[in-house]
Order: sequence, then structure tokens, then C-alpha cells
Amino acid sequence: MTEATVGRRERKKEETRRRIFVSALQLFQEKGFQSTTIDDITERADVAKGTFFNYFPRKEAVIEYLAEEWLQVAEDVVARPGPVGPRLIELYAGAARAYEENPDLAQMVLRTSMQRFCCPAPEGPWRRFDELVMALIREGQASGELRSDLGARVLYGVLASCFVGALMWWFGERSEDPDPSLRDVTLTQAVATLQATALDGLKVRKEA
Amino acid sequence: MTEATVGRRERKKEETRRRIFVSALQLFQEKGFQSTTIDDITERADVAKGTFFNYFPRKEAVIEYLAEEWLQVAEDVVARPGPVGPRLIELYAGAARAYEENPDLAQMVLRTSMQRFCCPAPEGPWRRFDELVMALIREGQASGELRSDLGARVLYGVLASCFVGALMWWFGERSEDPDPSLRDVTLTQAVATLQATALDGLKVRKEA
DNA sequence: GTCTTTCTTGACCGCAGTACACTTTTTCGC
DNA sequence: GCGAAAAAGTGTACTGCGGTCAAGAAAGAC
Repeated sequence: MTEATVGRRERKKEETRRRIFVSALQLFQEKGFQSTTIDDITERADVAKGTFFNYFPRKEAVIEYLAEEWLQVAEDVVARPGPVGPRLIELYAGAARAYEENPDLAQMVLRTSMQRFCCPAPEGPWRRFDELVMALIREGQASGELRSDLGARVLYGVLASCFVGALMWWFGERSEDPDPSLRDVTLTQAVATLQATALDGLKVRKEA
Repeated sequence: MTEATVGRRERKKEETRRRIFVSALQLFQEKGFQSTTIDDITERADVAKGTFFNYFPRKEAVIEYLAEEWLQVAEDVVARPGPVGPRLIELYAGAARAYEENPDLAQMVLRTSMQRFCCPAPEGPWRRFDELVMALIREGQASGELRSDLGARVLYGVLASCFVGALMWWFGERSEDPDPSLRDVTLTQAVATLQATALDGLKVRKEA
């Protein structure tokens, strides 16, 4: 019963959410976030306007929902065993790959995230991402892999920044440089390069 | 003529812009950016709604205009003689001070800037800030003060990130830590601490 | 004065989000 | 099975705000 009964209603509900979600993302990619109206979305999803708000309280909530899905992937990475360093890198490299696969959507996610990070108390998926990375850093500090003379949150700041920096570099190269070989540098490479600078600062210095 | 005639109209225009600008900032501080309506602003500035859009194409343009004013200060810092390092630091420390003096407004500026940085081609004041810091970095590379094995834009990425990281740390400490002594760490201190990690990566390594 | 240019005005539009009364579908006790 | 309660969906009407626009007022040139 628990399987079949929870079914019908729950299933239909999930299906409707999915239809709205997918329609919205399609339209965002086709016409951009701003130019897509709720009416566009509900028409394509074949539901009434009010139904949209049953599932997503605001238009941006669709983007937040997408962020949540991507976050699932990130959580799997963090849960893996082994040293902290590679997992941290993989976390950001994964984000970079998501970005390359779907720049338009990723940009919307990033833009929304950025806004959230600017306010003292980020909420929802970003708060969880926050805690996720923080836990990973604390683990690294406990195991002696990461330096402990600075607080975990400082290290988190550097790490997050490293990614932001990579993004900026990537955007910069792409828009400024007419050389196509340089323009084709991947974001993943950009993240790797940034490790050579900022990320190194996080590690325990063996020579000093 | 050029002095007296440029007067009347020109003067009134500037005065109207100022009145709208100041009213807007006041209201943003009193009720927040979102909750302030254009009607609120125009009512306080005692002009018609349409007049607002003669001066600021969008609501956020008020924030951009504020950013532009702050940017003037930054440009003076960059123009100063001497080694590049202290000027770079002063640039960000200045921003940090502006932040501490007026957190609410600065947060809005930051939020808007963040959004702009996320798109490949930042425009307006941010583009100029971009060029400003880039020029400073190139100067440092030319004089041998900053490492040249990485492109100027990479270093810029690290530098900008450093500031973002400091902000995140600052927010984090403030919201999480109940210890008031820790909560009173200034953003300027935060920036300084971040230098110990990310910023060091920029410098020419003398021992290696 | 009158002509031209520039600025101001308020009515107007489109869209996000709300409210509500109503229909349809699903669940579940009996 | 059946019928009532609960939940999800529909459609419409409404509010509020960001942003536009055409017509009118003010400033300067002559």
C-alpha cells in the first residue's frame, strides 16, 4: 500500500511540478529569464497560472530548484572517502563542468547564488552548500591536511573566491581575446590554474 | 555666456538628479531596496514618476550611480605613486571602509556588482573598475613586483576573489559567532587576513 | 513675441503575484 | 463499492509596481 497508495496523488503532483519545471527551463534558455513570463510557462506546461504558484512561490524559485538538483550531485562528491583536497577540487570542477554543459542555465543559477551570498544569512540550497563545504574543510583541518591557524570560514572564503576568480578569468579570456585557442580554454582548466595561486594557500606548508 | 547660460537649465537638471538620487538613497536605507517603490522616490523628491526615468533608466541605476561616485575615490588611489602592492591593498581596504561606514548601501552596491560580474561583459562603472585594477596589476608585473608567469587577468581573478572571500568570512563570523569580540572584527581586518592566504600567491616568490 | 529644443507630466501598459469561488481527482473510513 | 472529506487544479478578477509614451510646459535662441 505504501508504495501504490502514496502513488497516484503524489506521482501526479511530482509530474506536474516536473512539467512546470522543464517548461520553465526550456523557455529560460529560449528567451532568457527576464523575457519569459509566468503565462508562457504555464501555457507550455498546460496548467493554469495559479498552479505555478502552488509549486514555486516566485519565478526565481525555479532556478533555486535547479540549484537544489545540482546540489545533490555535489553531496555525493563530498560523501566519498579519501583525502579532502581532491574532493574539494572535484566539487568546484563539477560546478565548472555543469557550467560548460549549460552556460545559460548555470549563469542564472550563479547569478541567483551570488545575490544570496551577499546577504549575511543565505538560505535554502545555498545554506546547505555552505555547510557542505564547511564540513569538508573542518574534516581537512582535523586530519591535518589543511592549515588550522586560520578559521574554517576563512579558508572557505578563499576557496569560494577561487572559484569566483576562475569564472572571472574565464569570462575575461573569452570576451577579450580574439585568439580562438585561448578562447577555448575550459573553465575546468581555469579552476586548475587558480589552484596554483589561491588554493595553495590553504594547504599545510611543509617547507615553512 | 558659457557660464551663465549653461546655468539655469543645466543647474536645475543637476539639482533634480541630485534630489532624486538623495531621496532614493534615503529610502533605500529606511525601507530597503526592494520595498522602496519608484513612486516613493518621486514623491519624496517632489517630481513626477516619469521624471525619474529621465535620469535613471532603471531602479538599479541609482545604485550604479552611487558606485560611480565611489569609483572616483578608487581612481585617486590608483593614481598615487609608489609600489603597486600597497595601492592594491588600499583599493580593497577603501572598499571595506566604505562598507563599514554604510553597510546597507554598500551591500546593495555589492549585490548589483556581483550580478554584473557574472555576465561576460560587465558595463558602466564596473567595466572601469575592471580596467583600473587590471592596469595596476600590469604595472606591478612590468616592475617585477608581481609574478608574470600567469596572465594579468588570472591575478585579477585571485585579487577580486580575495575581497569576495573576505566579505563572506566577515558575514559568516558576524552571523554565526555569538562571541561579540569576534563579531566586531572589521572588514578591513578580514581583508588583511585574507592577504595572508590568497594575496601572497600573487607576489614574486623570492625563495622559490 | 514665436520657434525649437529640452524637460516634465500623468495616464497607460504588461507582468508578477494574490485571492477566491468553484470543479475535479484522490483518499479513506465505513 | 460508496460517499464524504481532503487535496489539487481552474479561471477569473484584482492589486501593485516597474517601465513607456505622447502631449504639454519651460528655457533658450532669434
